[in-house]
Order: sequence, then structure tokens, then C-alpha cells
Amino acid sequence: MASTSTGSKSASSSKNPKDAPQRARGRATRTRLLNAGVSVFSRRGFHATRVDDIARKAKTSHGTFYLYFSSKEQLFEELVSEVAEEFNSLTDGLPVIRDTPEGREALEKWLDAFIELYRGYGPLIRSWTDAESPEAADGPAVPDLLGRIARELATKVKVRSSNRLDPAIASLVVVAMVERVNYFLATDQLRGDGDLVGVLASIALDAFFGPGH
Amino acid sequence: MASTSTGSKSASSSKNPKDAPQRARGRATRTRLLNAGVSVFSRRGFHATRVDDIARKAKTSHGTFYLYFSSKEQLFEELVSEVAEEFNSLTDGLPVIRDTPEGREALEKWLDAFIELYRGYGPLIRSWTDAESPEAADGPAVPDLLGRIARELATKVKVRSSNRLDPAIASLVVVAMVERVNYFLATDQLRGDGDLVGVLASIALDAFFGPGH
Amino acid sequence: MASTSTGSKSASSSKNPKDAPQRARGRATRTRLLNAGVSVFSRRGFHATRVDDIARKAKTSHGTFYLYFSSKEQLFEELVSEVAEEFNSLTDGLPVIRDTPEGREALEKWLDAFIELYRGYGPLIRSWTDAESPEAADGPAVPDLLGRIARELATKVKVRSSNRLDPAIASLVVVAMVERVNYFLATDQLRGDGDLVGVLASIALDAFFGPGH
Amino acid sequence: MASTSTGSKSASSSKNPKDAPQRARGRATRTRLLNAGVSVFSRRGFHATRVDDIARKAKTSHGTFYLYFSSKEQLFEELVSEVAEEFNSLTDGLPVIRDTPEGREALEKWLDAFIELYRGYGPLIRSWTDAESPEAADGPAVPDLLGRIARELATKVKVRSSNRLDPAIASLVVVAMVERVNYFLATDQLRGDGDLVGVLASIALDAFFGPGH
DNA sequence: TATGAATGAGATTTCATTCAT
DNA sequence: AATGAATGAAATCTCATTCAT
Repeated sequence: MASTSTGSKSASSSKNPKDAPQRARGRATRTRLLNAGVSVFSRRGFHATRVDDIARKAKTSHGTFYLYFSSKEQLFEELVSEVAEEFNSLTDGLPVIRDTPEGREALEKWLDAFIELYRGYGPLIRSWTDAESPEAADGPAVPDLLGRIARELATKVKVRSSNRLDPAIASLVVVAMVERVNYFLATDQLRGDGDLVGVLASIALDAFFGPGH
Repeated sequence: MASTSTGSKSASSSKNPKDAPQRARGRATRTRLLNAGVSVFSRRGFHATRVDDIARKAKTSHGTFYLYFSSKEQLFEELVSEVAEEFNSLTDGLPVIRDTPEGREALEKWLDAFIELYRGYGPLIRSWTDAESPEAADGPAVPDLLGRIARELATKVKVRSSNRLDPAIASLVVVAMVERVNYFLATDQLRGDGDLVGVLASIALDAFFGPGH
Repeated sequence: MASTSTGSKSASSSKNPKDAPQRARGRATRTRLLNAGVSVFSRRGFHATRVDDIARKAKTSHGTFYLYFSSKEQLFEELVSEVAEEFNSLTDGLPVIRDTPEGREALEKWLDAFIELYRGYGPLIRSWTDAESPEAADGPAVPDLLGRIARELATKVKVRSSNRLDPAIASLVVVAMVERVNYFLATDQLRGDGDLVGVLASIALDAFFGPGH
Repeated sequence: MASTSTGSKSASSSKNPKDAPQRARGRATRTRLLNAGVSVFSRRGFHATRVDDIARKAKTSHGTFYLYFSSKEQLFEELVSEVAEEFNSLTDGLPVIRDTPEGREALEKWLDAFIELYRGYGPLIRSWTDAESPEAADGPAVPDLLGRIARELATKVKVRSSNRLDPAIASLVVVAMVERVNYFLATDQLRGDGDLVGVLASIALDAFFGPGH
């Protein structure tokens, strides 16, 4: 684990945001555009999405799009930071987790909420991968959401003595697991029934606290 | 887990491949283009990569590219199936894995090789995400590499009784783990030192065979 | 010298003017827009100026602009004819100029006033150049201000015998001189100190009446 | 006179130039585009000119335009510096001018050549005015051609003692005169017959060396 | 076999103008 | 009278693909 900063690319967004709309109608339109963005980016990925797609989905014109966002990038970044906010607040609320029944319960609860949240935003988050091409200076700036969560999780887990493996690694592993499993769920390669959360929690606890939790 | 087929999209490739070059010079050029493709796709992602980038990297010209490939998609698909081939042959060679010292050793060996292979091709594989936009009929057809591997892995692991969790799920989890950990390695969020393979193997064994391996 | 008409393009204005505002508030807004127009057109030129710039500068809104002017062109034309009016009335007041001390004095006075007037409106007048693209049927109709002035000046200057050069040519030359010198003043390529007016008058008199005035 | 630099805006062009074409066909196309540029910019002005106009005039496609120029600005700047080059070399070749028959002759020759050159490029140069809007950071960088020429001219003219007016001012005046007279010629407000050059030279000599040359 | 040149469909973005409140 | 919102025509520019030598 190296960097501590939240985003993989620094702050400065490629385009400045526009003034917020002043009337209710404008605010509604802006919101429609944001929702359309979630839907279209999720379905087609960042690059394949055209401004026109978003505008059409929001039942407005592309001219209007530019009234509220200065570019596709800017809308995307706004979505991204909104989503990141939700995830971060979820994880920030996590209590300290110890190798106890309460710890197990807290972790399960968190996993449950995390999976649920991820179920909604997964496709959008996957489109980040598409958006971030390290070498293109123009693409939107996307934070490394999962890395951030893993690091936060690691601070919350209290391993007893020099018990098992580094919580930082274990956290990454757990987060990776959850993310992928969700992807497999989303692509119907995995059925969501059974006590999936329980299973994941069990593996996670094993990872954190060793076999036999 | 649903489909058993290898690719997430069916057969029909967007463009037909060209005839193989007749002379040595042609074959060399074609190879240079493939290598350039790996390098550029890995760095910039599928969409952000221009045919021109590949041609330039291969120290040849724009027009020459189309002498050997009928489209950007076609070259990409060729790379993809090459890589998939390597991964598949790795996993196909895996013996049956039981909860024994030999099983553990075999799994560790496989993990080791898998991680090594993934280290080289990870960025290219990540660019698949970018390439596959479910709704765009045009993008290249990319197989679900990890799903395929997980399914193969699941057939090889023999859980004793109704001991622990579904090997299918456990396999997915293990594969997810490895993939993400590699990404974190590639982005310097995780240091590759220590007995990382051992740690992963330990978690994997726990997942397959329960605590206390 | 050819045409005697005032404008280089004929009458038909691209858009009809709007009715004059009824109330004081409306008149004030209209004036603010006109003043804003001078300022912005001067600074950015006709084409680079957006209706929005003018509206913002006038501390009013986009829509309000169209309450008072039917187009960017119309406001511009109104400014143009206002300025032309001022210049014309200046020159129309010029008495007959002969090769006498009174003539010299009258010419100097006129030059003085002309330069002063030009100093204020120079940038706006320069933006006419930008506005008139001979082939674009849409641009605003701008009169040939300097040609008009030169022709007027020529009628006022009475050369004794077939003394020197055609007053029409000399007038053009004098007007050209003043215009450019003002531009150089505005762009700080020339310092306005010293008896600049005297110098110009001297050259002008030489041009009109020959060496030795 | 203030600045000594050649251009009114500093060096850095908005877009980088493209590589020169390598084959004869490419060079021919590039030249056709440049010529088309002169023609269209002259006729319509910088802002009113569309890339498509230039491409069409050059009997090629706008795609090809971007093969040789990265923007309208870049082509314009290339034209501008070409023209500036021609003017500068004309003026740089001017010998020292004294109040002698030889001086008069040299000045007349220069005026003659200057007028001739200006006759061809006048409309293009006038479109510079259009191009340069001081506040728009994007427009092309255009050098202050006339100011440069005036300054060069001033260095060549040797006024005897503290004879008459500052050669710097006189030069500006002379250059202004020539430029405007040419404009009037171009717009048919002035007929080019008669000894126009002689007249201008006479005025110029008066301006430099006083009445009675 | 190689490659520079040419093309045009398509995407982004601006901005004058109209609309609705 | 004022103004925020909406619109779409038009311009710029990119890039996959074809052509000609």
C-alpha cells in the first residue's frame, strides 16, 4: 500500500463546472441529465457514450446539456464523486472490528450494505475503468474508489497480536472479492441466493483473524 | 453461475481476418503490429487507442496496418484470444486438488503461475472492460476470461463431504482476489514483497476447505 | 474616388428595429445595452462578441437584449450610425479652408476635434472592418466613415490655382494619416506628447497647399 | 514609439504545426490550401471564413485540411508570417535615405514596390484586423506589420540636423498614408491613375525633410 | 509489400434566438 | 419589463478506413 490520497489523479478537473440552475425547472432538468448519465454510462461505458445519448435519455436537447455541464467529462466526474461520497460515508461509519461475535456482526452488516450499494452502482463504477486511461490527459479524473475503501477498512480491523496477515493486504483481498462477486452477480454468472453474504463474511473473517475466526 | 460457453458474445467476429502473410518480412511486420497492440491497448485502453498509435509504435505506416488486419477490432480480438489461450492452457493443466499437502502445493504452484501470467497481461485484460460495452453491437467480442478460469478451477477442486461452501463460489472468489491484487500491485497500492503467494494460497485453501485447511 | 453614397452597403438592414421602450426603466436598460455594446465590440471585435457578453456587461439578461434589439447586427448598426452622425456633424461644420492663417487655424481646430473624437471611438470603428465581410450577406451594414469624411473635407478645401495635388487625394491622405496615427497611439506605438496635432496639421497643409504652405 | 518586438502577440502559437508532406502530391495539396486561404480570408475575413470554405476552394476535403494544418488559426498564421516576411525583406533592403535626388529616387522606388506588394496582400492584411481581438486568447497571433515597417523605415531616413519632425512619427504617418490609400484604391474610392506614387513620395519627402524637400 | 494521401461520417461544442413564466 | 430555460443550426475537429503509387 503506497499512496494515501483519495484520487488516483489530482483535483483539477478538465472543465469548470457551470453555475447551478436557479429555477425549479432548471434543477429538474439538471437532475434528469444526471440520472440519464448513470443509466447510459452504465450501459455503454464512458467512451461509447455520446452527449447526445444522455440528452436524449433525459428528454432534452444537447444544447441544454451544455447549459448545465461543460462536457461529458464534467458530468461524469460529478456522478463519480457523488457515488464515491456514498461509499465513503458507508465505510467511514464502520466501527472497529475485532475477532468477536460483535465484530463478525458489524462486518456482515457492512458487507451487506456494501453489496447492496455496489449492486446499484456497479456498472457505473465499472465504466470508470473505461474512463481512466492513464496516458490520456483529457479523460475525466476518477478516484480509486476500491483502494480508498480497502485502506479505510484496514484501519478499522484490529487484529489481535501478530496474529495473521497484514490487515492492509487482507482488506484489499476482501474488497476485491466483493467487487468481483458483484460483477459476477450482475452478469448472471453467479446466483445471488443462499447465504452469500454469510459466505463472504466468513471468508473475510478468516482472512482477517485466521482460520477458526 | 449460468452460461457455460467461453465467450460472453457469440461467434460472429465484426471483421474477417486477412490471409496470413506469405513472406518472412510480412510475418515480421504483422508480429510487430501485434506487439505494438499489446503495448498501446494496455496503456490507453481500447477506445482511446487509435490505429495510428499502433502503427507508429510498430514503426510502420497507417496503410500497412490494414494490410494485416481488417480493423482495430480484429487485431484486438486476435490478441485477446491469444491471451485467453495462454490462460486456458495454464488452468487446463491443473490436476485435481484435494485437501492434502499435495493439493496445497499444486494450488500454490498454479497461483504462482497465474499471478505471473496476470502480471504481464493484466493491463491488457483490464482494457477488455473498456472494449465490451454491452449495448454497442460494434465493439470487439471479448471472452469472459476470469469466469472461464473460475469455472475450470471449480471442476478441479474436490471438496470432501458437504464440507464448506460451493466450490463454484469459492473459485470465483479466489480468481477475483488474484485479479484485484494484481491490479493493486500494478498501481503500486500494494507491495509485492513478502510471501504474497503464500498468503493468497492460504486464503484460497481456507475458502475451499474451511478453516484449518 | 467613385461612389458618393454614404454607406458601402445599401439600405436594407438585416433586422427591423424594435419599438422604442415606453417607460423610463426600459429606456435606461436600452441605453445600458448600447453602452455595453460600445465597450465589448471595441474590445473583442464584432464577430468575437457574443450577445451574452453585451447583456452581462449591461447587467441584464440574455432575454432582455432581444426585448430591445432584434439581433446583434441591429444593435451594432445603431451604434455605427450614432457614431457616424457625430463624425459627420463635426465635418459638416467645417468652414471653407484656404491657404491663409485662418484656414490653417480652422484646419488645426478640426484636426484637434477629429483626433479627440477618434480617440474615443477608434476601437469601435476598427471593429467595423471586422464586421464587414464583403461576401457575407448577413453581416451588419457599415458605412464607409473615413471615405465620407475625406470627401466632405475635399469639398471644403479650396486650392488656389492648379497649384498642387488633387484635394480629393490629399484629403484621403490626411484622413488616413489621422486614423492610423490614432491607432498607433492606442496601441502605444506612438507617444501622444509633443505638438502632435501641430505636426499633422503641418503635413496636411503641405499636402493641400504645397511646400511653404 | 514603444515596443521593439516584431509581433504584437508573443511567439507561442495556439496549435503546433504538422509535419511537412513528404510526397509531391501532398506538397501540391498543401500549397493549394494556402492559396485558397489567401483567397477566402481576403474575401470574407478571418472569422467569417470556415475551414470548409478553404477546403472546398482548394478542391479537397476538410479532412485533408487537418492533415496539413491543425486549425484555421495555424494556416492563417502561416500565411501571415509569409506575407510579413515579404514585406520585411522589402523594407530591410532599403538604403539610407537623405535629402538628395538619390534619396528621393530610392524612396520612390520603395514606395512603388511597397504599393505593388500591398495591392496584392492588402485584403489579407486587412483581415488581420479582424483576426486580432486583443481579448480573445485563442485567435491567431498576428504581428504588427505596419508598425514594424514604420520603425524600419525610420532607421533608414537620415534627417540633417534637428531639421523637422521626428522621423519615427513621420514614418508612421507615411506608412499609414500608403496603407489607407491602398485601401481606397482597392475599394474604388480612388483611381490609381496619374502619378500617384509621385504624389505620395512628394508628401513623404515633405514630411521627412520639410517643405521644399 | 509498403506507405503517404485522401476521405467523410460522426462527435463535440458554441451561440444566436425563441419560449415560458 | 425581465429573465432563466430551451433549442438546434452550424462550425470545428478526429479518426477509422480506402485509395493510389
